[in-house]
Amino acid sequence: MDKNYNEKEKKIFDGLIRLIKDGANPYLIKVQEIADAAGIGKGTIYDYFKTKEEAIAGAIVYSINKEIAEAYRRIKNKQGFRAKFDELLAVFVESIKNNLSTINLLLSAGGAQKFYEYLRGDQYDFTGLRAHADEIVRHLLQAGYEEGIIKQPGNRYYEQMAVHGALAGFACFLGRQDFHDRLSLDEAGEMSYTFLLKALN
Amino acid sequence: MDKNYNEKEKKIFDGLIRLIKDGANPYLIKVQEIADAAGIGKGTIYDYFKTKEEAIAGAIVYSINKEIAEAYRRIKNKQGFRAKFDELLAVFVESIKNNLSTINLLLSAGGAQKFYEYLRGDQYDFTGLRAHADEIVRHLLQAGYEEGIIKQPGNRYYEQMAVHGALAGFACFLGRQDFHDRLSLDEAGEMSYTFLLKALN
Amino acid sequence: MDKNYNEKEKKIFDGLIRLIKDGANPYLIKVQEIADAAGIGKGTIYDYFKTKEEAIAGAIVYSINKEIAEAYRRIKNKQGFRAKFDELLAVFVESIKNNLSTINLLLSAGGAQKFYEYLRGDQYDFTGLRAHADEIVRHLLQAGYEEGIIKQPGNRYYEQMAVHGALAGFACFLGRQDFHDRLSLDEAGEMSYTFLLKALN
Amino acid sequence: MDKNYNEKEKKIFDGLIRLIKDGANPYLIKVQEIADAAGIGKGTIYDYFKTKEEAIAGAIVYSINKEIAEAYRRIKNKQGFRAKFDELLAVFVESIKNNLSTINLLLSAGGAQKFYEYLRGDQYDFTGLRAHADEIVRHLLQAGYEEGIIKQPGNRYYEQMAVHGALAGFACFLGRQDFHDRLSLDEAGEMSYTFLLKALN
DNA sequence: AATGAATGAGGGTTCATTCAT
DNA sequence: GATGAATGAACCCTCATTCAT
Repeated sequence: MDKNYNEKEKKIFDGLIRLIKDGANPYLIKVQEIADAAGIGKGTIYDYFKTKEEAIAGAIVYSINKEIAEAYRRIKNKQGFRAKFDELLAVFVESIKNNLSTINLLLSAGGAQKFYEYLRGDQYDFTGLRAHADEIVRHLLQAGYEEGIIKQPGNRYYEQMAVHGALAGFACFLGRQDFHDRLSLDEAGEMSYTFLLKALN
Repeated sequence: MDKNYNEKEKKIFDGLIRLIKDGANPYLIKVQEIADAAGIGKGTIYDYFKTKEEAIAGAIVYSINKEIAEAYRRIKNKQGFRAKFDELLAVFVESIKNNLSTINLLLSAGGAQKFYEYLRGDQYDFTGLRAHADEIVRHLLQAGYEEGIIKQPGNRYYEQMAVHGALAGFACFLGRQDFHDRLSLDEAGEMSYTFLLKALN
Repeated sequence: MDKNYNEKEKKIFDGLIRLIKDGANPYLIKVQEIADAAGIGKGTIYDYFKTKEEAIAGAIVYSINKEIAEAYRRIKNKQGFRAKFDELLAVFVESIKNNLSTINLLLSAGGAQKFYEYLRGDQYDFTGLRAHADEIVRHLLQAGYEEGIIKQPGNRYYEQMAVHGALAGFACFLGRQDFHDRLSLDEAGEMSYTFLLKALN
Repeated sequence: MDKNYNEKEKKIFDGLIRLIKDGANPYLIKVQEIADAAGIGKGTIYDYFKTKEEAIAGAIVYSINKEIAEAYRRIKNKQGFRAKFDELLAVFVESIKNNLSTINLLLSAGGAQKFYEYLRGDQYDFTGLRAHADEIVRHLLQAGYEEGIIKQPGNRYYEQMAVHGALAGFACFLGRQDFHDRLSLDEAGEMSYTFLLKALN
């Protein structure tokens, strides 16, 4: 996956991702800023991408791919349903601090396109990406089945929605300063877990 | 609320909202397009707003206010917990087709700012707006209590998060074409409802 | 002379002259500023002048006319060559503080046009104005002849130039901050007078 | 001095000076005209100057520096007080045809700022320039002393003013069409010389 | 291959002028 | 007559893209 990208392209992507995670708006980024962030000349960008938009879109796809893979790796490394779910929440907490986050994708497939409309072009296919995100969810549920914590597989769509719902409830907490004053991160995570269990039993 | 805006400002707002709902990206809208959409001259915009960004930000706030109020009105008009929840889902379905949707706010308070970063300025206060959105949720839950469909009020934050989760699960369905092939809108709504009941009982 | 201008035109002129004397650059004055300074509506200006430039040019001519007349009056009121010359210097000192000054005209006929190029149009005739300025000079010289302070009339051009030269020398002093540190206003006036006498004897 | 300016800046300056000398009003010059006059692209100007005004102000300073230096060189090259003074008058005659002339500076230190108000900024220091202009005057007087044509150095300020006055008298002639009809250029120069000698003896 | 100087199309904003009231 | 809301032509400046080096 990474292998498709050469040295310079990665430099450009890494620079761009840093800019975006630091709060830069992809619609307002200048080519000069991309060049500076990548530590290369402005013209060089056009040796690897036809337009500025293509570079930005590429960087976003590259980043999401990396993040999804990393999230999957982290969750697989944890043992047990609860530990895996907690890790998923931890991924959330971390990525909410970045402006370019996997959450977009996990919550809704249209997230990335909403984030940067130039991703709507034909050259970008998110079905594979979405499949990976779904795989994480299934991996989590599988652990639940095996531990007998949740009921045997029923309606796949319902289960998918339940996980999304539990995560969204948690995300709602993260986004609201007024909730933080009354609720700790752990309490919010606990609620989210309760929520998921109830939904799946 | 509307009364704060005069004739021309409303023309500009209405034109802008139409543009955005038709798919225009707020970052890419041209002043000439705003003028054309409002049916006024380009210079007139600057008689009412200091910059293009201010006009766009104003239009978004104006629209969200209107939509929240309208959503509340619709839900209040329905009788019964289930009918009210179904109406909330209906609001979702309709607003997902627009690019400027109340969902942003209902799901996450930061939605509007994410949508258009110029809303981060000090002149924009979303706490009142968020309070309205919370009111809708509380109104819905109240109906549930009264009908005995859901347990007596427990943790307010948990309930809030549960409603968000149920809606997000439904939104997940709406955003995924592959789900549509296997699931009808009504089935997805049914799942979302099941989900909410389980979470609140 | 004043009689050619009606009530509103005078308001506009007076406002404009105030603006310019306060340091406004005639090329950068906005119509709105003219209207505000005159205490009238923006559109009203166009009932009396075809363009902004015409109003400004008119105001400058109006002002110079008034100033020349006033200068002449003041100098005539003084008795004796020296007193009249001192009064001329005093007019200078006062008008140097204004940005729209008779000096321009006294020193060089092209001064006004240099100051505001729109005065070059055919509708502006400065020969009458220049005649007035020349009259002041001749009035001054006449007093000198009568008092026997300067020689009987010789070459009219030479005398004219001599007065201009004496005034310019004084103006040079006024314009240089470094001279002010070493020379008082009275000393500079004295030099200018010495200069004139030598040139005319 | 010239060395501070690079290739492109000089192109821009030279184009601007040509425009102004051809009668263009610095307040009315368009960026496109500057670009065309310099034979470069419009955007290039902004690689070397932050604003249009900065470019114009820079060109004026650059030009005055060059003209003062050139005038000094010409006058030094002439031998004898009278020849030097005649050369100074010749410089005048030539520069009066240009709209951007050293006269402004020789006559009054505030000339340049009056000509273009953006020269009032802190980044422009005319004291050096004025010193150069003063040097020309002192060089001229020195020749007069040595030849015994004028008295030994007396009051420095008076002498300075006398030269300015003599030049101003001549300038008065140059600016008045009605004088030209009765007086030749040579006669006017002769008067100016007489004038200076009388003032300095 | 890499650069960054140069370009000019494009767009935000200003402001002189008009005209309905 | 007087106004000022409305207009859009005009213009400064930005910045994506090119291309000579």
